Amino acid sequence: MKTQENLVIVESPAKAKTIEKFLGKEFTVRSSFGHVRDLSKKDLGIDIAHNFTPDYEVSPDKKKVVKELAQMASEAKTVWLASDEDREGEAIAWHLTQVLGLPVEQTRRIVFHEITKGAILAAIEKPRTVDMNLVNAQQARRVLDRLVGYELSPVLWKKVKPSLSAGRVQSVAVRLLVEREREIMAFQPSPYFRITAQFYLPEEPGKTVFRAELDRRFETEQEAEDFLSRCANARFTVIGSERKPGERFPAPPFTTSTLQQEAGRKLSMSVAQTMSIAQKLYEAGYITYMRTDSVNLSAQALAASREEIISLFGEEYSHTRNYKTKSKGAQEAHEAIRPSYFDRREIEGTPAEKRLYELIWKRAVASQMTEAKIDRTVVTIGIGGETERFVATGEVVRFDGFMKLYSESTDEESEGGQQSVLPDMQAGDRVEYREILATQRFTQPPYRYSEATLVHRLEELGIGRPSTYAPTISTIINRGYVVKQNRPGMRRDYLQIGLEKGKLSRKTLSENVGKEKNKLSPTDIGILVNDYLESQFEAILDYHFTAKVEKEFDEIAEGKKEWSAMIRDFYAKFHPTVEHALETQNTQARKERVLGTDPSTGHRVIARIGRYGPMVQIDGADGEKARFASLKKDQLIDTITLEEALSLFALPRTLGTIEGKEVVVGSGKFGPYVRYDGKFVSLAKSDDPYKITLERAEELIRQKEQHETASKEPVKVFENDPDMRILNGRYGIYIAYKGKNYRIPKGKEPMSLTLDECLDIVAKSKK
DNA sequence: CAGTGAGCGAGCTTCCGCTTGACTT
Repeated sequence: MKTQENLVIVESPAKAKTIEKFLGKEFTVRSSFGHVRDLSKKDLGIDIAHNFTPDYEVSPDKKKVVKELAQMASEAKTVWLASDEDREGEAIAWHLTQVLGLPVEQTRRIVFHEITKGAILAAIEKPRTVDMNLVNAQQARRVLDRLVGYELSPVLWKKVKPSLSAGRVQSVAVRLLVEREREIMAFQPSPYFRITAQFYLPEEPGKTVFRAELDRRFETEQEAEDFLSRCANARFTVIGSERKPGERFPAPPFTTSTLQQEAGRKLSMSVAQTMSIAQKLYEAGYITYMRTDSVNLSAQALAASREEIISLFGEEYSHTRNYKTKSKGAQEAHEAIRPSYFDRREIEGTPAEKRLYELIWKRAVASQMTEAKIDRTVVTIGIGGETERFVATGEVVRFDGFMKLYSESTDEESEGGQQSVLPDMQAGDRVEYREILATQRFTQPPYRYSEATLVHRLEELGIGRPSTYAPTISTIINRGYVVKQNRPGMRRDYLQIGLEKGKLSRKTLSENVGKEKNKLSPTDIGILVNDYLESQFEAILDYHFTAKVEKEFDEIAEGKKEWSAMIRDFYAKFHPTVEHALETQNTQARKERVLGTDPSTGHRVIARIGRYGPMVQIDGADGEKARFASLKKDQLIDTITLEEALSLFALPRTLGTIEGKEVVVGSGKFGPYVRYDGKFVSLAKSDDPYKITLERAEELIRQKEQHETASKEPVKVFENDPDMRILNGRYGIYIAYKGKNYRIPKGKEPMSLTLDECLDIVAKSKK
């Protein structure tokens, strides 16, 4: 193969492919697949005694790439390092010079923020050298994170339990969830009465009914009722009618964080799902890079979107805008997430890919459209001699602008905020009510975070980066600090007092409250670890810790500070807190909550974390063993009641016997079950383990037995080797051989497999 | 992988940020 003159190295292979097309034949473009070196993994990887010298090694999964790049670099005349223009990208460039042994005179550092031909050709014209100040800022970031993570985690192994973890980002994420949960625990809903009315103008021919709300809420039922009584014969007059022209502006195009939020709200995708689908779209060339904190669009993109808008909606809908990034610590190495080609409204792909693409397309296009013009009318209505007023608001869209295409959704749906068109009214006009309602409402507890709202909050605090939002959520879930759960909610009664034709009436209605889907909440372990970390390492758990160190990283990047000096100062304060935590006796992080006494034995009932997780315990009499039961997954040590704890001991219970064998009902890891003859049968959703009868249990057992004999029947056996069987299981047809199961490779017809073929499959999968 | 909850000790766990596959019982 002929040696190329120029080797360009970028971070992403998809980017390499695109860029290669823009550059001439003299350029070969390859990718490093992100970072190629990292701190040694087996130990701390930092020589603290010698100025915190990092011990870097080529990451195991990058050995191959580095070897290939080294080969190509040695043959090239010039190597162009085109990693991203931010701290991490600069470090990647520097690590490449180190592992590839690139001399300065052979190396050019170039940067561009957008993947357009113009931007890349311009970058080639203006090469520079690697910026060591920026590299040093990255080294400081890397070393600090390693020191924090690798010193705090072992403290948890000793004080709480093995394999736990702590870090600058994940520990603060957990803290946010714990504090929110505490707010919810402490919240007491307080009732109030909201007054709404339906009015009409007796003089207006259509007698159009419109809604209005009183400018005051009442605390008690009595006050609300008294007010309605006074309304019965009151005279209602328009006091004022004001029309204000208003505007509504489109949202900026997506960043990683806003894409995750909108895909969560509009398409019910998890942040991990969103990212993996976006990755597919990126690799297919449909969208620009999906890990970005920038809302900026290239000049080329602005022009292309303008053209598309004009052709779809007309000139009056086009309004070119440039958005400014608000989020803290944004590095803006890429464009906002946008379609690569604005004239591609639809793509090929899975339904999820199509939907996500459509969302990205609409958001990006809408961001370049005219603002909507909306007239807002506010009418105030006076009530006889009362001081309170009714207020009616109406909205008329004079020009829809970007709303023709896209409107951003919100996390919390506002109550009763429905706006409508109001009839024409002048001050002095008399209005009459059709109905006035006093509805009991309750103040609402704070919302639990969803994955996406947690990401949003972290971004506000400048904690974490677009590439780590999704992994951070996986980590705190995998460590058992946090669970993602649905909650069914509860029925709650509320009162409604009505006034119609001068007559009062009242009724009790019922609503479902607190229903939640896929919301995050901390576990007992999460709460315990958080409280311990907060008590011992306040500085790291501080919400502003990241912002503070980021400021210092910036100073290093500007050459105003030496990176190892910054780390030395940090470590001088940090390390003693670790030593202190390890040395302090009796601070084994644990908590125990006394719930009360067991009425049948008079012994103490407590909730605590045991070897296998959260549990409740009824103490035994002298010399007797205590009894134990695990908490269910929606129960917390902090909130479980004595009654709930005692009911955990009601299971397992024996229902009776069938053919002399015991039938036991219990509640296990996978939900309620019946155990009979050494086998477990899951209960149906409609079965209550506390109330299930022996008859019903037997029915379930027989069903399972029948199903098993049916599916255990081998699909195929071989006379020459009885060990080899082809079976039909839960996941389809598979091969069973000497106690192990094997998948049948794609494209093979299971029924026509020969014994030799089966043995071959078994042998191949051994590797 | 549906029961467990005592204690000892060896060996292991862990961070954040940049990027894709390789895995799929």
